[in-house]
Amino acid sequence: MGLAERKEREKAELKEMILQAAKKIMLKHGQEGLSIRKIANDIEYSPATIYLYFKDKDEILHELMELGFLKMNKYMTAAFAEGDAVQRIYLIGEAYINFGLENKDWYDLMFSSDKPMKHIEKCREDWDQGMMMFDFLANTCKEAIDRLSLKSQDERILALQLWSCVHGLVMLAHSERIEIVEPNQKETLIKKTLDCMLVSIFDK
Amino acid sequence: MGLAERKEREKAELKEMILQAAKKIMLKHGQEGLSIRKIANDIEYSPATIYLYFKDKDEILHELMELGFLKMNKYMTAAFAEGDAVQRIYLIGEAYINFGLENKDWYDLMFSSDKPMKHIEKCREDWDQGMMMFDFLANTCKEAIDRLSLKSQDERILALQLWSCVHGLVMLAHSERIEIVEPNQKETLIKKTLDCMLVSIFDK
DNA sequence: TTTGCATACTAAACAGTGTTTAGTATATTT
DNA sequence: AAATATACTAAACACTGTTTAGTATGCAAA
Repeated sequence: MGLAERKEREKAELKEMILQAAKKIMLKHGQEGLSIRKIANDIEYSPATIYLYFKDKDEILHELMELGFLKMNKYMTAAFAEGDAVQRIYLIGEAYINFGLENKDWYDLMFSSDKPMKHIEKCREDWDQGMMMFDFLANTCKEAIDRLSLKSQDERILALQLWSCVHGLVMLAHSERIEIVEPNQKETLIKKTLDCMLVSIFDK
Repeated sequence: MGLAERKEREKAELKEMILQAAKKIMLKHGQEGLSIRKIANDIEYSPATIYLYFKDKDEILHELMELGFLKMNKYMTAAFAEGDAVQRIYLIGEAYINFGLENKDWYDLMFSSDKPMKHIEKCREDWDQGMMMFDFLANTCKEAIDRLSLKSQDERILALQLWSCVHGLVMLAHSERIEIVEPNQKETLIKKTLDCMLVSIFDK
């Protein structure tokens, strides 16, 4: 019965080819420049073939999004290993911002675009990996609240506060709005601002 | 010489018609659903005519963006009138978030989409109204820093910190990512988080 | 009044987009 | 060998922004 298995493997291989082509095109031409027809052209199949492997474009974007989380995890390794909760929050913040700044297209897919999320709606799946990330942050916040006996009781509110701060910073950087604060100082501004955020919460 | 004037007035009127149609369509079908052809259809002219009044679609989005700032100013009236700097920051924060939550499409145009900004690049204009808003916030921050003698010396960093916080919160709400913290609690979560943000900075 | 010209506008085309349908080869099973 | 299932695609549909070439209309000078 090796035949059915071979067929299945070949199906999986073409699916993977589509995904790899999509990734390549997105990294070269951005999320806006990614089209079904470009993918089809790249893998030398017709556009209609893509739809035998993916329901629609949103599903492709959703699978790319999941690859993005794998990439982000690599930025987080130092943070995951840190024992001290407060120090861990600092490391998470830095890693999050570094990832966001260095991987605009991945970041937008994971945290900004609503297209991969539309696929979730259609399929009633969850935003698994994002949820895991948030829970990890919230747990770290709980540790920090206990250790520093902070006024803030709710660790999920504190986690949302931290997330909003860094998300806002990354988004302003991406959309070039940060340039108006001080031109050509993006990197420095972001580092300073992140520091102020964390200090104002933990280092009073 | 009333003729030339009448002609000019008629040109301005059609330009305004285009803009009003664009606004109407954007509010009904969102920014994604706004197309040159829909505008043309609405005002009963051909799509090509639009290009006699606007360079491209980005210029239309840019002019809509400026209308958005007028709308936002209405939310800010109470904040503008407030005498106390710290209280003013609280009011600005609330107004900003209310505007953002109640006017997703306007907000995206003003603070997230890069399309109206592309027009700025092409024309070497500035992001005037956004800049004015930021300066107003920064000036208020300077007052607050002086009055509370806060550690934070740089009012523009503090302003960026505040802006990032509320911008991040609004963007997470728009992209439904906030749902994962606690489903169907969006409004409450945002209010609580905004409060924590401001308290952690000013009320230590 | 007639000619000439600028203005205002548009039909149609170009080059894209996501997606669907109907049909064709190829390979497997009966 | 015939029937069937699989894998794939050409072509179409309904859109998108934008450009080009051409057509009326109205005004001004001859």
